[in-house]
Amino acid sequence: MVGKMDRRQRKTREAIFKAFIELLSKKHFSQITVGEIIERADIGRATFYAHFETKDFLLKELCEELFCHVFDCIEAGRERHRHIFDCDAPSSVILHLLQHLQKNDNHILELLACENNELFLRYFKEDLLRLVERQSHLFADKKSELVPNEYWFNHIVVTFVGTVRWWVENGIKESPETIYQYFLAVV
Amino acid sequence: MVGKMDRRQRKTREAIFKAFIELLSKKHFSQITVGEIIERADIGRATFYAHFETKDFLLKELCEELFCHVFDCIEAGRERHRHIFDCDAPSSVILHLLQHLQKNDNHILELLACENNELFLRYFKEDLLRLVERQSHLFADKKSELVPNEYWFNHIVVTFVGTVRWWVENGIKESPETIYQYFLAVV
DNA sequence: GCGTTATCGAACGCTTTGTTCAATAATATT
DNA sequence: AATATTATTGAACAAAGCGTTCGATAACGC
Repeated sequence: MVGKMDRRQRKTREAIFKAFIELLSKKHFSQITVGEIIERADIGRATFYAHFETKDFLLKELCEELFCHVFDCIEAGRERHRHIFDCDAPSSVILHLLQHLQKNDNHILELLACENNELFLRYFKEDLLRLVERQSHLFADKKSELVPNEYWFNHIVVTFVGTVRWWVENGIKESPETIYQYFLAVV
Repeated sequence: MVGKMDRRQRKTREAIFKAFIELLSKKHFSQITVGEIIERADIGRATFYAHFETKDFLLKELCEELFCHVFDCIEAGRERHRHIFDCDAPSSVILHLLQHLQKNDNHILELLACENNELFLRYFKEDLLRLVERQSHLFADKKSELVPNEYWFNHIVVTFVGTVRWWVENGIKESPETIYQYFLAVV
């Protein structure tokens, strides 16, 4: 879809995203104005509204772009690795995800770091929950039989997000492997 | 502090809180206007700003009022019960809290239920984290030695909040005792 | 009853929003 | 290379919300 776009459209779209991400790493979503975005992106006001209906839709589309990319990588990676490494342990997914996050390709960590996280987390959790449900066999456990399935999935996701958030808020001092150990220890 | 207030002040303050809670159960915090609040509370515009500097401070004070009350009850309850029941198990705190929530004295559940929860949860987690830290001996566990203390506390809090949220979002069908069992099973 | 204090309500300036439109520039098509 | 299409621009616009001001009025505590 993006590939079929006019070059101008792609340029402005990326300029908007870039400006938006920079602003998000500085202040909370709710106090970013469209005026600031277009000034930093150096585009006209009408152009912004030609791309995004509102600021909320901008956030939504940004999340979709970022998270979809990461999760697609993860799943594609699993496909690729399946025949090379033994990746059927949960580590394949979780550790992989942590490593992706640490590389911070798409500034996701920056975004989770500050006060903005609330809105991101909602979208992030949605994708993660889908992932966990799809890979549910990896998270089977003796515990998981004591509680309903949906509660169990929710708990995995909540724990992971809580872990990442803790990691980020403490300055990402630990390695992904260490964090993964913590995650395993409590799950 | 509240007791020393002019009767008029108390009346308007409560009217504002009431109107605000009603609105919060209908729409997201960010799209509630001061105009709506004062219209529903049936007070003058200047009066609102005589009480609260901004809408954000209103939320903050509301949270303080609600959560402080609940957490104070819990801790006071612990004091009271200590000599009657054996309340040194974590159940005293967690189960108690769940029961408090289910009674929904102060509409906390309503508020956690809808889309508004993000902001509430931040304040809620702060109080809960304090509680867990103060009662840390109740949550000692073999697991807790494998991970740093701060991570462990964070995990308890995150799990609890995640549990409550799941409970609420699924319609509060289970009893506090059942939810407490789930919580124990995963922690 | 008297001094104090909260509320009222209307008005104000200011910021932000989202839209419109004609002019202009970049792109795709043939 | 010429043409048709489409995106961007910049200015202007109404509408809505914010937070403040102030004199008048009413309720309050003592």
